[in-house]
Amino acid sequence: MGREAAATRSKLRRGLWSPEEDEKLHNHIIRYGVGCWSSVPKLAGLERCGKSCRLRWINYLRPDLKRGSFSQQEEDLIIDLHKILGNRWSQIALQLPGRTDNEIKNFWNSCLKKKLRQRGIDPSTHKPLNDDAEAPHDDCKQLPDTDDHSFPIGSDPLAPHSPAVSFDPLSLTNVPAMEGSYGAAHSFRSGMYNLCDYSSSVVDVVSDAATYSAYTGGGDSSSNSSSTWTCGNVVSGEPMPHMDMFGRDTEPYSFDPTKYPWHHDPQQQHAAVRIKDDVGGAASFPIRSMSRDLPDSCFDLARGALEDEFSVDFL
DNA sequence: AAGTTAGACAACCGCCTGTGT
DNA sequence: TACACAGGCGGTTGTCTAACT
Repeated sequence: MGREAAATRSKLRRGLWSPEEDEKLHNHIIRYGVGCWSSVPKLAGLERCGKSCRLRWINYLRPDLKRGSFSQQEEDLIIDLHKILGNRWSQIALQLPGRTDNEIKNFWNSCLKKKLRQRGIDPSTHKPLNDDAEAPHDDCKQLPDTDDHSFPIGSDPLAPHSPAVSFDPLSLTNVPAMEGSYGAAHSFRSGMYNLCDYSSSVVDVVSDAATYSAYTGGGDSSSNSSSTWTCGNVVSGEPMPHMDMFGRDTEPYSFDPTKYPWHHDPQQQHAAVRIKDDVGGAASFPIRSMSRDLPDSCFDLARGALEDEFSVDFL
């Protein structure tokens, strides 16, 4: 049994997160950044294990999350990437801005598998269903029969005008910086479309021995999840005074639930929030969680709040 | 209206790897 | 080298809702 698992057997809370817990975690990370996850629960005043906090941040609270339903482009890209990478969800997620590995994995298991079967394609092998003579059925853990696992980005249907450069999906450092059709200049990701940049060009953090350094980018396999962009003194527990997550001077950040529509009702479930739609109208949606029931436009609120807060343009 | 089922999503579990001592 | 620890990952389970009977 793992340590964290053992910990969860004790008094630590489990199950769904409450809005209050979200607020605590959110405020803590905005103030101090992500350092040592195992210390986050204590510092944030949460009765959760560090792993649980990490997952919650990665899959739910991160400001760069896209949420909403998958577009046709994203769907096609996932299928193409799965054909190449198999069930390497974290690698696949690197190529989809604002999407988490968990989200993609769930989408694949609940939806895309079925769609492929309906098209007569084996989701494990990406071959026709009746063409299974020699196909392994290890649910796509195999890689192409080649020594180098490269594929041309130029062949990517989502980057039709990109130069055909070689990209090694198994390498975390071979990351060509490109502005593909999926590019997002200020998106918080790194990957083959130059989607994330926590690097020094974005983060300007005071560096000293007791302060976590800025994320240097490039080599973190979890760059979509828990990159250590920080702006606080986690060791002492003191926030860097008047410094936001981008290292710029600002007033101390506080969690404002009104900027996060999924927090409008403390009961969270069965709540409804009135949101603007894409054409300036408004509609009410029941809220169960941030990701359920809400169209992309809903998340523009949170995103917009962050843009206001940090003067960053999300695309 | 109540019970059942299926789908979607959130969260947990256990294993693996990297790092520091 | 061995060990402990933290973090990452993929698989799996749990929970909730909507649709259906």
